[in-house]
Amino acid sequence: MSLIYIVEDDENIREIESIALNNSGHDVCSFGCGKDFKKELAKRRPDLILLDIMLPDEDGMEILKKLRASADTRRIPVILVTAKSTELDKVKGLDIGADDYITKPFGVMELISRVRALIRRSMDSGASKSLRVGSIFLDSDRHMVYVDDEPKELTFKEYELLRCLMSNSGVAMHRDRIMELVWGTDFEGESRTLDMHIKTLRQKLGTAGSMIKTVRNVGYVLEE
Amino acid sequence: MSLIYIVEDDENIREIESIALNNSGHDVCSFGCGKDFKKELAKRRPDLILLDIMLPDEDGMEILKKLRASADTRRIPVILVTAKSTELDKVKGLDIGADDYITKPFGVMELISRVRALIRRSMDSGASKSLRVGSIFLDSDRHMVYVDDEPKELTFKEYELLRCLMSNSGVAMHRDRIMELVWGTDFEGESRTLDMHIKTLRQKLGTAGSMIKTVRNVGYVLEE
DNA sequence: CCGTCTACATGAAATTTACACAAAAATCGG
DNA sequence: CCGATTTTTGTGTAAATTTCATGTAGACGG
Repeated sequence: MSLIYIVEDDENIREIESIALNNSGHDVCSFGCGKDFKKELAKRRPDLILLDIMLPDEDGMEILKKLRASADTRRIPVILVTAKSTELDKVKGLDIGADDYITKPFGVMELISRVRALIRRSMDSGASKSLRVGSIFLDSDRHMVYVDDEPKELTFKEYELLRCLMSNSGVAMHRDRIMELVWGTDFEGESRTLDMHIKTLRQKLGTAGSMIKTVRNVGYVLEE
Repeated sequence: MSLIYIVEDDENIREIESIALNNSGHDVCSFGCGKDFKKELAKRRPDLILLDIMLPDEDGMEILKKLRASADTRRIPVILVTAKSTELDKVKGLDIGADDYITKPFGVMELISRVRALIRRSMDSGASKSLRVGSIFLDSDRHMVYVDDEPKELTFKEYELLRCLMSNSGVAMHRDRIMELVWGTDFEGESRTLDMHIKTLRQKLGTAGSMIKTVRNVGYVLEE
């Protein structure tokens, strides 16, 4: 089913949360500090994060802020867990981008239902990892791309590049931004690599290739 | 925070919605009919629209269709509100381009959370710093300019120049200042470059081109 | 076969050049 | 002082020219 990461320093609470969520049909992975959590996050991204604010090594708010700052973790639903129940903290947490908020002590049923509600919400708000723009259809599960139901063989980078363009369809993406998203943050100097892949993409997509437009001095857009 | 427009003919529901959203930290502006709404929309564009389907003067679906047809309102998130709860209507609403759908009677908490989710989603999908001056609309995301919803093909410098003028509309910008902002600090001697681009801009903008006025011995202004 | 690089071609965009034009400012005859 | 005329100065426009981002082909390493 869905994977949930718990970040909570109190061992007892951690256990209660783990068991409760496990029983309601989720995979759970719990961490006692921010460091372990981050290490695991780099390997595998969960469907939801239950985040305690008070942690031994790092403030929960800080972790949340970082999660929201990075493109690949921005969309993961986060429930903040805290002992503080003042309205101020609630506002602050939601401002940073928590999706929900629960205060200790909390009932197990409340926890479960909030988790379930949030997962459901995030599922139908954009769980379809498949993308469609015009006649181009990208199936994340099968790692396949179709143009008018005709499968197209794309290499890894081509696929990643296309996905980058499709998930930002209509938006003029800056070259640097594309490089950052598809190749990784570190990239220096000039290179025709991106153009290269754009070219092959256009070719392989056939008629739909013309949907990739170059915006001079900026980068590329995908639009119908 | 964010501005929400409500279009709803039932006074009681309107009030409930207004208060609920106001309490959750939004600016709210509500309208009893489509006409008033449109008038206000021309002046100021909201961050989200809560749109009832059944209205005295115009069908909500029609309004939505028009919103999606116009470049500068296309990206405003819309939640459809309706008493009809049949699956058919739901599909129809989402087909036209509603971002979410809520059926009466609804819980206040549900409303608030849907609004919040949608606003956040639209926020991080692109903080569109779009500009509008008179009939000219500049969409930063798409790197596109529209005059009365008609797209205009501008080159990079033309675009930058127009943006410079638009973001200082009504202010007479000194030639040197424009050069500095659009071309960069280093620029020496006389040159017809700026005039050049002003000319092509005026041409390409068509009727709206006359909004760019020259201020002798100073520079240029953009004003309605 | 895939991804990246080098090197070069190409063409759109930016700039320069050259000149026409318009609006002030200066000049001048009355 | 006044109005007309010339001069000066700043801006508009077209065409020529240069620049530079992108397109493309082929080579090289994994």
